[in-house]
Amino acid sequence: MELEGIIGKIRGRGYKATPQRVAVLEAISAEQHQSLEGIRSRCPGVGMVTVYRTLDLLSGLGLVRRLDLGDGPRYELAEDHHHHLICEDCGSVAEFEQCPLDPRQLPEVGGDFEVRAHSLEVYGRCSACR
Amino acid sequence: MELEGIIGKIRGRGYKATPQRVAVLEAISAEQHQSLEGIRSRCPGVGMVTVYRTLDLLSGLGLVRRLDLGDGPRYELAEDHHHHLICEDCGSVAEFEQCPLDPRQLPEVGGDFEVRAHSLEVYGRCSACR
DNA sequence: CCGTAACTGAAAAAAAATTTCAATAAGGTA
DNA sequence: TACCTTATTGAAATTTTTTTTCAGTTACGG
Ligand SMILES: [Mn+2]
Ligand SMILES: [Mn+2]
Ligand SMILES: [Zn+2]
Ligand SMILES: [Zn+2]
Repeated sequence: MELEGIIGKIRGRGYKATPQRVAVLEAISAEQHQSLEGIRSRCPGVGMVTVYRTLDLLSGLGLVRRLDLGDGPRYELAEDHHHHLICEDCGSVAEFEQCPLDPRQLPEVGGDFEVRAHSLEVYGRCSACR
Repeated sequence: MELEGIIGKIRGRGYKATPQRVAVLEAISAEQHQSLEGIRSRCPGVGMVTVYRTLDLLSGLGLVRRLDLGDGPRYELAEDHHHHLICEDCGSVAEFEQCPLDPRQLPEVGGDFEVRAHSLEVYGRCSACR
């Protein structure tokens, strides 16, 4: 989704599309999986508190996803369902779309648990580090 | 693995099996997926710094695993490969052994990435919260 | 425009993690 | 067993990260 669409969703939910929020959104959309520091440095005019609050807001709206891959939180635009390849040597994060889960097994492992979502991270060494 | 085995591994790697380390280990083995606070309250005589350092040591040795499921780090004894069912309502964490990954697809999604491990978390609602 | 509720950000506070360093003690050696 | 060496501990200080407060500002519907 392009930025305009996301901004529309913010307004549609009754929140204001302030310049600070748009700036944070632009910072996030510049690169997936950024740390807070990375995002902050991309919108230097926005106060730290506002960055925190905007990340909370956008996460709550489901427009941004917070990732806990170790080494502190990272953020990404919540686009299509995908998973991550994480290099244990250099820390780089790559994405892949193909979901290697067997859809027949998922409800089965759940039992009486109602499955709503999942996240899968694959760890190893990237081609550059090999 | 029982505690004695783990303690043996600590010694085997050249580290001392101090009472503090054993106390932290006992605290962790009392319950999977505890927060730092939970672990600390189970070994009140051990200083905070030592708890942090012991968790680092045991994680580095692969005897304990740190989990980032949101809401701060949690720790578990690194037993057999398993995954987690996380209730979005009450926050409870359950385990399941059966790995629903299709083993044929995993190397494929990697491409020239060398896959070494993976982690899978399933989110939803537990039976109690339904 | 105007009014108002939502929003911002500086400052302070709280929470979480790390560093420092003098004192202690585990475990090997004789 | 007694001793020695080096790893380990923990109180205190420091740093880093996140949250709270609150007075001033602003987006935006009417
Ligand atoms: Mn991603
Ligand atoms: Mn577990
Ligand atoms: Zn790499
Ligand atoms: Zn539940």
